[in-house]
Amino acid sequence: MPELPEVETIARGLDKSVAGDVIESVWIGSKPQPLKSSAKEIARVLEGARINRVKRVGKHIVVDLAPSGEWIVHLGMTGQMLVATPESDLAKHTHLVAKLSSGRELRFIDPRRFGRLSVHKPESAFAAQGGEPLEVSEEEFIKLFKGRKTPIKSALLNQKLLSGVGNIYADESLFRAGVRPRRRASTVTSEQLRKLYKAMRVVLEEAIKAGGSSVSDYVDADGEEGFFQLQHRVYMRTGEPCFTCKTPIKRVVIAGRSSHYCPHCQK
DNA sequence: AGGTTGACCTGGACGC
DNA sequence: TGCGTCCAGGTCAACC
Repeated sequence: MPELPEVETIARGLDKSVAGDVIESVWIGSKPQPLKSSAKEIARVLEGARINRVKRVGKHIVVDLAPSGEWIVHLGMTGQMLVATPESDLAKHTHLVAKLSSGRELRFIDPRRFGRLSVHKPESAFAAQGGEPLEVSEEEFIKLFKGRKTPIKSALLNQKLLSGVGNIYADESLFRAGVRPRRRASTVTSEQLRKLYKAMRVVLEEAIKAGGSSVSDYVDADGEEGFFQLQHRVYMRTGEPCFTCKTPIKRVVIAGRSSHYCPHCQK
């Protein structure tokens, strides 16, 4: 599922291949749409616009348009943004196709329809979002969890605190920091939080290097899979031996999300 | 007000 | 084979 490293990989790929291109026309599917803005509004903003740049904010892909405007894509769980040739088959669950002046197409595909598309004025979209996990300082990071009764895992997933960490990278960061996911955030010592801060940065950076984790439907803008799933130490390894101590990995549900941890290595 | 839960979705895995 | 059931999880509304 697309979290920060996957979205970063896709945004970089899109920026490389479509920056400078112009959207000539837009087709939007007729089924109940994963849209936040109306189809009309999206088409109005996209058609005729030049793509300045594609970047990532939290788990969102932001397409900077000229003369003005932003097209924001959230991939949900199963969303894909693909650059394709017009003759390649249209995948089932394709919700939007943008024809580019270079002759290629930018396609948004999302089987589960948890994704969301919207258009905004420049720089207006992300007021309520938390900080970027790879940009906040250690002090800011530690402050986020002060006095919170919620499990540390839930706090990591809260996009208003930090935007970009999802279920995979929360579990992997907590394992590397040696902290159990159910620990209340306020009871995690500052020493452990410092460890968690470093672990989160290492995990996210390694995952970006590996092109993300391909579980479920994730592929990058060119349709290529990532490799970080091969480096997961706890995520989806329920019952398998911990790589460090051989204790079977446990799965528990926290805030409705499955959470994986080693009962021996994580306290 | 902060924390928690369920609904939204489809496809794939599994049991009988 | 086919049917039913469960599970995956990001986000948001509704609830406590």
